[in-house]
Amino acid sequence: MMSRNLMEMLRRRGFIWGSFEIYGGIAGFFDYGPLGAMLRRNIEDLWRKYFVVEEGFYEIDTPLVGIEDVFVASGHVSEFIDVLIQCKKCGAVFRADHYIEEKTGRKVNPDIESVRKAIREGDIRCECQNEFEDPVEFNLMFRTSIGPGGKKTGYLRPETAQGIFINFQRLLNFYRNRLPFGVAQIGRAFRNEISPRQGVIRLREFNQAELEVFFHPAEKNHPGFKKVEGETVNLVTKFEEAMEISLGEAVERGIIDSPALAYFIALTKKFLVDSGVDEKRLRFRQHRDDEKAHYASDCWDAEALTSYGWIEIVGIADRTDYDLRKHMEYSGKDLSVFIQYPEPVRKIKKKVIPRMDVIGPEFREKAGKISRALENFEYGGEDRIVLDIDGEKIVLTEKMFEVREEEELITGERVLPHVIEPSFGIDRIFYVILEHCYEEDVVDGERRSVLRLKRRMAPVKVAVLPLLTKEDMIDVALEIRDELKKEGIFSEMDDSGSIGRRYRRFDEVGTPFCVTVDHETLRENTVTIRDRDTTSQIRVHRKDLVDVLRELIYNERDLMDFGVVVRK
RNA sequence: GCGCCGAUAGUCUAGCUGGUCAGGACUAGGGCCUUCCAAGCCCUCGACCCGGGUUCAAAUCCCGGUCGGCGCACCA
Repeated sequence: MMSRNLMEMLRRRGFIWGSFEIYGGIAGFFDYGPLGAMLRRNIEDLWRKYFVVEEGFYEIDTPLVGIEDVFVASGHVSEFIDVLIQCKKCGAVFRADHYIEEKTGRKVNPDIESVRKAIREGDIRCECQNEFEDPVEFNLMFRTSIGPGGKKTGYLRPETAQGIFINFQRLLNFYRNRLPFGVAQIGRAFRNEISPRQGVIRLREFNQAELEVFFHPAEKNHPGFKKVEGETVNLVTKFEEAMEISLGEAVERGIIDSPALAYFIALTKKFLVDSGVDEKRLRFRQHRDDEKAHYASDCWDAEALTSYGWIEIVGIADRTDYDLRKHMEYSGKDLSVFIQYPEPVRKIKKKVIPRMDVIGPEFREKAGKISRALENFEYGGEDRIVLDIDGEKIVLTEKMFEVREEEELITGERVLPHVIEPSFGIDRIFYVILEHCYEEDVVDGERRSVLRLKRRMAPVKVAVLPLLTKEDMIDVALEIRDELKKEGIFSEMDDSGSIGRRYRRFDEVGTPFCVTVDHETLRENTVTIRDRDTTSQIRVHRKDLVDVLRELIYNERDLMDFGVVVRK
C-alpha cells in the first residue's frame, strides 16, 4: 500500500494532476484527469442511486456564488471567521479566541476589537514571552463581487446545503406539503483554507454530495430503520469508546440519537462499501460535545483509515431547525410547515371580551391596543388582568371585561422541521477508494500493481485486445469494442506491445475484464475473457459476450459461472 | 503562517568541489518478431520548478517566490 507508488500511478495514468502545473501550481486545488473524472462520476452516480433514486428524494442544483444575505443568516459571515494572532518574534500563529480563553479562562468574541482589547488588558503574550502583532481577520469563504462597481458582495458557497435551505418553501410545495422529505445536491464548494496540505485531502475547492432530510421535529423515525437495525457497525462514541454494535441496540441504548440518524449511518456504510471502501478500515465516530457545532444535537462522521491516518469522509449531523430558523428570522418568510391533525381538536377556550364602553373613556388612545392584546390572552380565572402595553403596565378591573366560553376547532399546528444531513466529501471518498483498492501482488513470479475497483466503478470496463498485431485480429477487436460501446459498456482497444504488457496496463487502472481476440476467434468466433483479480480466463462465444460481460460487471457474478475455463 | 529538507523528460534518478551534445533506467510512440501475462531487437519523442543576482560561463553558488514532505500552528 505504498502511497507513493499509488500517487505516482494516479498522476502517470491520468487520474489526478496538480492544478495550474505549468505555472507552478498552487496548494489546495487539483484536476481530475480523464480516468479520474470518470471514476468520480461513477461514484456520484452510485450515490444518486442510493440517496436519490432509492430513497425517492430529488436532486437540485443551485448557484456556486451566493449573495451575502444567505451567509449572514447562516452564520458563515460571522462564524466562519478566524481571528489570528501572530508572535512578533517566533512567528507562531494562533487562533486568537482559543488562545485567549486557554490562557485567561475568559471567553472573548472572535472579532478584531475584542481580541485587541483582551490582549492589551490581559498583557497576553506568546508562549515564547514575546508580544503579538495586531490581530488579523481571516474568513474561510472566498469573497467576490457581483456585477460592475463591486457594490454587491458575493461569496463562493462553503457548503452546498444552503442552496437547499433557502429553497425550502418551493421544495415543500414540490413535495406537496408533507414531511418527511429529502433534497440532494451534488456540486462544488469552496473554503479558503489557511494552509491546505496532504495532497487531495484538504482542498480549497472540493466536491460535496449533500442530502438534507426534513423531519417533523417529534418524529425522527425512518420506515427503513426496521430493515437495518440488525446490522452492525464500528462506532467510536463521544466518550472515545470503540464498539462493534448493532444499530438497533445503539439506538435503544441512546448512543445514537434517533432511528433516522441510525438509518442514514446504515445507508452511508452500504454506499461506501459498495463503492469500494474497505469495511475493515471504516468506522463511525461521534463528535464530542465540545467539538460539535452548537446547532447539532448529534453528529457522526464516517472515517476511513488511510496512509494519512483516519480521515473524515462523511458527516451525518442532526442540524435540528437551526438553518430554517435563521433563514426565517433573516428573510422574514415563514418556513414552517402546517401539519394537519388526523382529527381536529375541539378546545373550549375562555375568551376575554373587553367592555369598550368602560375601557374607551378610561384609557383613551390606548384602548385599541388593549382590545387587540386581549384577543390572544390566556384567561386563567383571575379577577383583574394585567397587560403590558408598550412597556406600560395596564390593569383591567372586573368591570372592564366579560368572560365568554368559546369552542375553537384546531385542525393542526405549524412546526419548524428538523433536518438530518448526510454530507459526503466526494474527493476524499475518491481518494480512499483508490487507496483501499490499490494493491501490489505477484502473477507468474512477476510483481504487478492492480487496482481492485468494484467492477461498476471502473472507468474503463473492458479492454479488447488482439493477441497479435495482425490486421485480421485488430479488425475483429475493433468490431467487438464498438459493439460493447454501443451497449453502453465503456471499452478500449489496445494493440501495442506484448499481450502481457497490455494486461498489466489495464490491471493498473482497474479495468475488470480483458477480452482477447486470438486465432480461435477467427476460426470459431469465440473470445477469451480475463478477470483482473484472479487473471483466470474463460472462453465464450461472441454472441454471448455482451450478456456475459453485463452479468459480470453489473451483477458481480463469478467469471467461472460462464464459459469454458482456459486458465487457472 | 513558522522551522527543517527537497524540486532534473510521463515516472524514477546521475550530475550539483561552476566549464563536453545534461547521462541512465523504466514508460510512451513507430517498426521487426511473437499462439496469452511488463520477453527481445532497431528507431523516435522527451527534462534542469519560476523570477532575479554573482560570473567570461550557472542544473550546480546567492536571494525571493511556487510546489512537495515532515514537525508546530490552523482547519473539518
